[in-house]
Amino acid sequence: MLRSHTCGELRLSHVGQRVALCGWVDTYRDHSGVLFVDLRDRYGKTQVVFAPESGPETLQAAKSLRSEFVVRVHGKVAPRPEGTVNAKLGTGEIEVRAERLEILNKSLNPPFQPTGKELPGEDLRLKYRYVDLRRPEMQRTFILRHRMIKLMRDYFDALGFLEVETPMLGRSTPEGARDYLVPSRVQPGTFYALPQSPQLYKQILMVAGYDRYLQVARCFRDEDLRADRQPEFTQLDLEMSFITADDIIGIIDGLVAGLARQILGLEVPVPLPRMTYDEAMERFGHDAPDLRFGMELIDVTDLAAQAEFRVFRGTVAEGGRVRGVNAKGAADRYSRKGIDELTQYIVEGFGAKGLAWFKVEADGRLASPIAKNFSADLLAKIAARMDAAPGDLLLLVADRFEVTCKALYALRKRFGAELRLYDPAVMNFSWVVEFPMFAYDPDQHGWTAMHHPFTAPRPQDRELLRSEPGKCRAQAYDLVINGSEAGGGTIRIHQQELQQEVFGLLGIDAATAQERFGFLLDALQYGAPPHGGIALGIDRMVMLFAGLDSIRDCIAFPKTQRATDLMTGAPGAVDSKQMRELGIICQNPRNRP
RNA sequence: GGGGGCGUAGCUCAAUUGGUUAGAGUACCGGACUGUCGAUCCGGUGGUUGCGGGUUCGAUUCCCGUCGCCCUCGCCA
Repeated sequence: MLRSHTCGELRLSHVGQRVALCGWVDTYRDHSGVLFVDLRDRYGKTQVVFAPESGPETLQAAKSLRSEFVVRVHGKVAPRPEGTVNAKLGTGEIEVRAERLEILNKSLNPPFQPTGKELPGEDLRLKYRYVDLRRPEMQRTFILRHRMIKLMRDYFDALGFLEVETPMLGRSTPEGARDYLVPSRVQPGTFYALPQSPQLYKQILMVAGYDRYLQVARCFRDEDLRADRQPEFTQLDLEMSFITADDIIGIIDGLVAGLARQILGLEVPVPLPRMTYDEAMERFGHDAPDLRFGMELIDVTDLAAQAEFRVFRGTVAEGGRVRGVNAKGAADRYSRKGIDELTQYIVEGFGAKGLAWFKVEADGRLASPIAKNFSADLLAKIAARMDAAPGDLLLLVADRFEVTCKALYALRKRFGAELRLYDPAVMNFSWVVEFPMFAYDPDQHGWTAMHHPFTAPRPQDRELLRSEPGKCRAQAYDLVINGSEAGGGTIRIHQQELQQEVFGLLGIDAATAQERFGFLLDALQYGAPPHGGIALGIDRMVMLFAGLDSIRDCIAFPKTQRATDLMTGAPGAVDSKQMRELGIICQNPRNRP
């Protein structure tokens, strides 16, 4: 070892010891006769003093030090002189009097200071990721990430789970997200696909009798990126046999409570609250509601039907809904122009036809350009239904149910942030359960799986599969943290006949099913136990637990929104030789042989 | 694929209605300084205003195109 201690370790109790420290030059303060260097590693900072007693050679060498040089210092731990203690540093009561200095490596002047007060643009941070990752905030995040994953592994290990690795090179299944493809050299013209999740493998492991499976699994989906979405991400993937949905939920409750206690010091009461999908859509307009604040959606369809207002009546007559939110005390926060902006936001972003609004005046009456279309009695009823108080801003959307959900969910989310309706330090955990089995796809005139095609319906909904698939509910459950989907799982179909039936509903004929999922259908006929599981998005959970706004800040080497790596330049062109070996001809001129 | 924001010194930003030599802080370089810790003081280097085109007597500013980064809709079984 080149060092005897780390830069965050030394205390008054070490005074008098000869030590060797290694680290990066954080800052240096040259007073000509005496020179201070703050030496940094991921454990902390220690002040090293170069003085005449260090010897002329060492002092001279110290003057050549610059930002981010990597050095090794031998010296003696000394208490700091009175009045020079630095309370901001863990090591602030001592300093190391340098006796020898070795420059292990020089550094170019870094493009930005890892401990500077100004955070540079994200593209620069990504290009020089090794400098960015030196920042204490980043190091704290990755220590947190490590601890969370360790706690997860320990928790499931104690419950008897086995960690089993599944292949990265699998076969493409056109359902779901777009696959990342890997050409096969040995089988020219064929492709592997990187896993979107280990879904089928873990079900096979259940058939194989590994009744408690776990994996920290890398997953790949070739879809557009977002602040909380990366093309490759990590799931805590697990599966169990001989269990019910309640068992899975209960085990994850225990995990979440443990993480909250040990990572955040929060006591989270379990069982976590559960809400059905239908309730979530009614009350919040979304299947991952943010329960850190109220402002629930309020239905006024019955009242709207009585108004003279043609937009409302027409919508109701066509089977639509009129719903809204009450932005408490926000009447003054949003001018006419501000409301126009909100209107544009939901019209252009979510296909709403418009936004009706009322400001609640001091006498409790509703003021609005459209108020003349409502009787006083009706306005009073709307005010009462929406719990209106002077100074409130009532916003209403009249449209198809789905559109009111999207638009009002977006408005509620905006108000939550803009009006600071929640404490950023608060963490809220809940479950959304009983998702529909299927969603209707008007483009393809057929049903698509809401979760995935291996999801089991609720036993009591078995008959609905034939009669009314749209009303059939799944044994599915999503973990929601602060309005973010943190994970989801289902009880799987373990009987071949039922699986065939569901494939049939999804428009996957027997031959196609056999071609793509034959191995699973086969396996289901060789003693498949009842089973189910869940996958938690580790990156997202770390992001939420660390209070970060971007998933990129908790992934060591993330991709940009255009799915490139600014440090390595990936993806890049390849040799024509490589292409020939793979039997691939590229249409893009960047890669013509 | 659509909508929006941003792009000026190594970095973070400013620059009046389109008008003089594009500024500041910081970093960097040189000098001074024996107790600093975001050291201080003095001096200095540093610019294809992302790129290309257009309008104009004159463009960082206006217009068009393009590239990059970010947010978002679609997409994400």
